[in-house]
Amino acid sequence: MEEKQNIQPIGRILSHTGRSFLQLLNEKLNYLDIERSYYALILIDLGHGDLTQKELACQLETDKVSVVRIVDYLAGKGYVKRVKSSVDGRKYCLTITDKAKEILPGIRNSMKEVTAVAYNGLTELQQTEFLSILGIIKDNLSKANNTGS
Amino acid sequence: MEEKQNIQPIGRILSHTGRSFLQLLNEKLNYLDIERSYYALILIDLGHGDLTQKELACQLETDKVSVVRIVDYLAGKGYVKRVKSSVDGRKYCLTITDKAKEILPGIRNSMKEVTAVAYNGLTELQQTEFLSILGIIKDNLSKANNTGS
DNA sequence: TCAAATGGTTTACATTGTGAACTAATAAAT
DNA sequence: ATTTATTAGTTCACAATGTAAACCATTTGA
Repeated sequence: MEEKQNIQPIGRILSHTGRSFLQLLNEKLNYLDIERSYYALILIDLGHGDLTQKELACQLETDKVSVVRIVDYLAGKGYVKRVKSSVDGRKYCLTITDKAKEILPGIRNSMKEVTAVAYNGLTELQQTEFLSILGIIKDNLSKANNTGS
Repeated sequence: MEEKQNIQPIGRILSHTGRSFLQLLNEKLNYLDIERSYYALILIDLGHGDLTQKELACQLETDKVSVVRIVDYLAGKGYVKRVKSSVDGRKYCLTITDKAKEILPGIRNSMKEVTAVAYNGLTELQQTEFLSILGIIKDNLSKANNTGS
């Protein structure tokens, strides 16, 4: 009886694991009045008031429509402000509010915690090796997706 | 000038890479008249006509509502049939149609190809090491999610 | 025999990805 | 200088997906 070997598609595992990560992060941060776009907030903070939505889209590897939604969401909750650029009237520079400054340490901290949970039982070497390979796989796939001729 | 280190949240990378994988698979298989649920089809095939929707949900690590949608989709395209179990009238045993048998080799083949693309430049050892660590991380996170006290 | 549990379906809602059409502002071309 | 093309951002629309609740039919078990 020939038994077919089950090819576990790595795409599913990656997506599923990533979602688990974000879910756990969400649980840790459920004391906040936002329940997503944490990383966007961090990137805006790192932009020091000079980050445009276009650049944010690039850093988040997403499209501009999603960024509009994210910024609308964060701005609606009072964590981000759109400031019209004085240099280029089309651009908005994203800035963090004081309210956001208060919660950012907690967000960074929870991210570290969840990362620690994920890496539980792994050596430093394994962690860096894993990240390195993951980066290679990511590049391989995104290259293949763009060269989709 | 204190420069904050950017914590790349691994959850995002995992999700994004997983999505890239599935997108590429989709491109390879765009000659088919289905554009998702390939892995479900493989699992149903491996079930040899004995797989219920409940079990499929378990194997796909998803909920029963999603499985209803998946089976509706595959059945609507003529790849899967629901056969009422003679033993338990509540259950449906999922079976593959002849049409599905024709396309399964192509699906398995494309999965192998995309996996090869993803692993490009990595040694066998790196690949197995990666999968092993990914499994550990996945377990760590799902354990933490269930024990969400 | 009646209550509880199970497999599956349906409905509903929010999030997310994607594409197209659009406005306003800037850059480029003649 | 005036027209044309790009660019940044917004809006609309649609499909896929996750999640939760209510529901039916069947089976289990007290």
